[in-house]
Amino acid sequence: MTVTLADVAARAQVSPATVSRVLNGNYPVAAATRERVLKAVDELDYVLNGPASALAAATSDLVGILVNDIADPFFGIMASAIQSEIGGPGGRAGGERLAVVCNTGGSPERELTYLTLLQRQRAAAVVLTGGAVEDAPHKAAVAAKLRKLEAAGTRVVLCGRPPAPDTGAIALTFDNRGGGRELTEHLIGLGHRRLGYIAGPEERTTTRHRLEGHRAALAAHGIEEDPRWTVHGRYDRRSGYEATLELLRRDPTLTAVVAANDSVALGACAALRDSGRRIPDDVSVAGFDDLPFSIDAVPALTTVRLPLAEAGARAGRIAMGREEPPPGGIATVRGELMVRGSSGAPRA
Amino acid sequence: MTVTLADVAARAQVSPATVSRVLNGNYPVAAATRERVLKAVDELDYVLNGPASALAAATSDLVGILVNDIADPFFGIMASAIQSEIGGPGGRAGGERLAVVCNTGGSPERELTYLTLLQRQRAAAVVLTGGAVEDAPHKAAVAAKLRKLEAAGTRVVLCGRPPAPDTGAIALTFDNRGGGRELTEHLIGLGHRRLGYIAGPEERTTTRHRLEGHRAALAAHGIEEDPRWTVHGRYDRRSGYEATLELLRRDPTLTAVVAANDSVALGACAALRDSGRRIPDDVSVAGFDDLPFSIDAVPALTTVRLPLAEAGARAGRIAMGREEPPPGGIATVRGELMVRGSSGAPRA
DNA sequence: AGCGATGCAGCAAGCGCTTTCTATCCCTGG
DNA sequence: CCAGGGATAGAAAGCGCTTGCTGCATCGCT
Repeated sequence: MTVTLADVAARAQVSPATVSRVLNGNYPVAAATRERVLKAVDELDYVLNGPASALAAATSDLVGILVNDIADPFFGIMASAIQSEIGGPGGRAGGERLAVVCNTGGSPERELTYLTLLQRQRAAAVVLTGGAVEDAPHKAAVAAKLRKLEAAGTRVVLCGRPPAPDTGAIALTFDNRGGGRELTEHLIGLGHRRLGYIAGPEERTTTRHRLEGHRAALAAHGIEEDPRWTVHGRYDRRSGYEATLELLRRDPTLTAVVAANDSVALGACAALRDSGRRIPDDVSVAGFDDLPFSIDAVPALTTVRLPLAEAGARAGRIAMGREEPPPGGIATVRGELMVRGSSGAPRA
Repeated sequence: MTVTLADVAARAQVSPATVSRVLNGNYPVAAATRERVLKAVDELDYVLNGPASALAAATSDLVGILVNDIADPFFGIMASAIQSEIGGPGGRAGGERLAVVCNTGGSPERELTYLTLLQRQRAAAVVLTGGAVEDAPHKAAVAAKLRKLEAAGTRVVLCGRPPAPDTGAIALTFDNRGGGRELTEHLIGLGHRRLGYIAGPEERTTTRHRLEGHRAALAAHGIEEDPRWTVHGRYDRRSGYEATLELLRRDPTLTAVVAANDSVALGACAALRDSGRRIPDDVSVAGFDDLPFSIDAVPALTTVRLPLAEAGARAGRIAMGREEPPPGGIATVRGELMVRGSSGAPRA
């Protein structure tokens, strides 16, 4: 029914071995023979059986990319960049690899299950993006899984994720702490003294690091933080809207709101507008990530640009072994403060 | 080195066949035996070899999702919904399937190559999202590929994509024409007579259908379209910005700009603002899709809401055989006009 | 008590490919 | 003119799993 290697071999009047070699191109085959084989492949419309080939060769051409939320451009941009380097069809790379992105939805269990699924497929490489969950058992489980993947020859790269100690995983980490600090220092520099902070989910490393940066800035400038000024939420717009309302309720005199990311910041802007406040005249707003839409907010969002595409591309190249991993297997990727219209001096 | 089924069998003191059956759970195995096997699996930390299993069973648990641009929330939202229904870990479905999204970048070749890759992996199902390219040879090539996939037992579903004649592919098509028409009629109803249109890439079905709807509305109201009023571009913000400037240059008296999608509309808004025009006082703007950020534009974007998540979920269920395909294999999904602040009556 | 059902486990034959090892063939140099 | 050697092609042994079929108890029934 389906065409097999043997069929091609028969038609080309060669042995299956020869066909395999032509297809894999890693063994000398006479030009004439190759031609004949290729012709047969074409005529029969032969498609290699991936599983069979993976089984026999003990390797597959699958590369997994794990993301927390595929509907979020933050991950979409990274995934896209990674994928373009992985090869996939039309990519820069030579061999045709199937770069697949897996959506964990931020759930630790799904993350683990996907890792197992990838392990099961004997993936050639795996790239994990985004912050990790700070749950000790889960962290250990992931680390164990990563070690197993590596043992099986799968290359593991973390992109925008803290290093995983005791594993050979290469880590490209975002400097969330530094970015958060710089951002808040910018606001303090403008004269703000009462700053609300809308943090992400408590258990995520990204959340913690950004918040730490924020607090470091406050501390460095002798501003004592009021516990009411911090609210935790999710990394989405809705959450930003609600959190801002809550913040305003707790302390209506805030002059700035720092958000966990740009989506949250947009929600914050909406909430501020809806409550009759002007940005930045009454309240300044700042985001994080600098996603494409941030510049379209009115006023445009002050934020920290993360080189998502660059980092993703680099992670992809490392995963493919086309770029040297950074010394020590860890590199920190810094963000860049983008000062735009949403931040200004507080009213005198 | 790696643990195999046989190792597990040995440890559990049963035959490999029994282990396989326990793992697949489709054959009666005594409870005690099953326990023993499961225990061995656990102790040895056994992970099934996907390729081997796929080879032997002649099916795999891979499901492919093709998207044009993974960094675009339009696709991200659909992919996310599809994936949640496909199962994947934690999904609604029972069996654990590896739902993978492949980024074609809008390139016909990559689309074809991914399809081949998926065929090579003997994917269980494939979902193609987004508009198709209107190139006859390519269309034929895709159709042929789809037929082959189907012949190999892969279920094929199109989501937000026109039907593929002569294939058994189930199609969930967006009513782009109807939505476009409704949108423009809304603007005409407000009193607009000179409307610019920023279309997407010329070769895409989505582009054509939306534009046709727009023109149908104009025609229905006896408005003769000026060729200068239509500009083609890409489906991104940048393109919207540039196209708007071009439109304004060609005819500074336009009172409304209809964009191919929301991102383009955002770019249009920016261009209008930068050229000193107010929205909607001087010029009304409308988008398409109603992506999450549209409501955050200032003023909020008038647009056509496409039920991306619902359609994706349905496509996913159909792909998994958990929902009856629509009669005739084709269903049209309608959009809903969302009138918001970016559209208003033109100045008298 | 005897016999067909029934339930559960094992045997063994592949699934389609890769790859090592071996067999040719033809060319070159002595 | 023949041995040696490089260049190709083929034979065959798996890779790790699934599954149809067989085997053998045990069970219920007459």
